[in-house]
Amino acid sequence: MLDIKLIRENPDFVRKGLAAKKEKDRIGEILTLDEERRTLIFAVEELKAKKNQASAKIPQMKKAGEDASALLAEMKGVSDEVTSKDKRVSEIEEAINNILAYIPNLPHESVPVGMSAEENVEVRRWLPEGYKFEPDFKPLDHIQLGKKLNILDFERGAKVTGSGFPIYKGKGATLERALINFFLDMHINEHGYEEIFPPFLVNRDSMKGTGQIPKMEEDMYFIEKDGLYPIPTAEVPITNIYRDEVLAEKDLPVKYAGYSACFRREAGSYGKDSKGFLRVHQFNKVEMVKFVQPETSYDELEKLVKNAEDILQALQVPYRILMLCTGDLSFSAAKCYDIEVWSPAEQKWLEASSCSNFEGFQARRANIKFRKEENKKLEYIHTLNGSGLATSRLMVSLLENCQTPEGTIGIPKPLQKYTGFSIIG
RNA sequence: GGAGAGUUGGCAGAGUGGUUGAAUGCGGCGGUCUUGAAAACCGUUAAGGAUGUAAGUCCUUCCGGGGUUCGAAUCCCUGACUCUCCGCCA
Repeated sequence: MLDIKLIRENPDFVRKGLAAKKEKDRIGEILTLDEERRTLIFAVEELKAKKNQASAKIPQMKKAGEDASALLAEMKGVSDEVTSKDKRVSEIEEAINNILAYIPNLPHESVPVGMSAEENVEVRRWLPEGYKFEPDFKPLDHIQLGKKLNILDFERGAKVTGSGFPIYKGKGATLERALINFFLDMHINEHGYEEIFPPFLVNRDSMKGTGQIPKMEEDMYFIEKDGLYPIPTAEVPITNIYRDEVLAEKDLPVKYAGYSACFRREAGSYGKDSKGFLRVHQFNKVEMVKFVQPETSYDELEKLVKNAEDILQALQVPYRILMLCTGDLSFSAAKCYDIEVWSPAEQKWLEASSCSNFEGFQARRANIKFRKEENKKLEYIHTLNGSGLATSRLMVSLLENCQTPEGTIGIPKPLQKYTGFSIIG
């Protein structure tokens, strides 16, 4: 949610930011409604003041034995007017909020302006020593490997549930579990995060708080009977931990890391990169979430990306970091880095992590504040989050990169104590 | 699933129709005292909104929504959540 005051006072600045995000301009509409709202509030508050004065006077008159019936009758009329004007005010406010709820965050000034993913900027890349993008032998892709080694079963997953619900089997299941534990241990023991195991279903307020709803509603699963949403990422429950709360500045930054299964309908994206793990409806992810002071949020974003990179380096997985351009930024993000891992079989980069600074956008939606030490005032907090990491696409890269010419998989050293084996096949 | 109790300020807790934004205690902040600290004492202590350069003035808010009334923390309806007992259950 953007700050209505910012829109009121700096409409052109807001327009410019939204245009860079390819957003249609509804600022004029908001300004008109906002003007109407304030006029109305001025009138209704005058009436309410009158009413309050009468409410104080009536018992006095009664005590003094005077006749208050004329005043009573007058107030009846005032009351009715207040009711109808109040109703109109809340209608206008609802209209404003309805528009505001669909308006995305403004991009940070450091974000390159661009129309689409084509214009994202590669910031850096990291490759294991002596890494070759084209291996000496013809690599099998992750689906072939999964089948050959009997560790992944996409077909039966589709039978049991539907397409995009993979089954991990035997050492594949163990590897998946090992990855999750490895990620969590690293964030907790080395990066200073506190572990959270969140609920996998959340209510509507939580989905609104982090910005998935209303705009991305179509991409969310929904359990109608209970009004609950299976989470698309642990970002939702973890960020909403502090919804409608005030944190103490001395406790910041608050850093949480948590595993969750993630559920996404991926509506409208059928047929696009949909084979195997490339696009699934359920996957596993460890998410890092931070609550920080506004002044520090961009430093914290850089650290967040490094925390994710540490994992890939430990696993010797080739990756690159992209700074998303304005046109590719997600709804709530002010700035975002994607981390993409290399798939030798696909011969392309696959998104495995997304690290974003939301500034106060989610905090305003979710009403998360902190109290400044300095002047004891309340201020909206800045929230950030990043995958560290999602296993599915990483699994593609990992299996393909760790395969031997014989078609077996060598488990990276740091993972072995989690898997209990060093080779699959 | 059945029956009952509850939800008030940072916390604890009073308050059942009339200047109650709300007693009291604790905590927080400022001060007096003290070499310093503690204790004691005094004062202070919400958020959001409208308006204004500002000081200020006004409005709203006692879990959410609706209603009764000139007037609601207080009465009625409804929803959410919490707790207790019973049933079921990994």
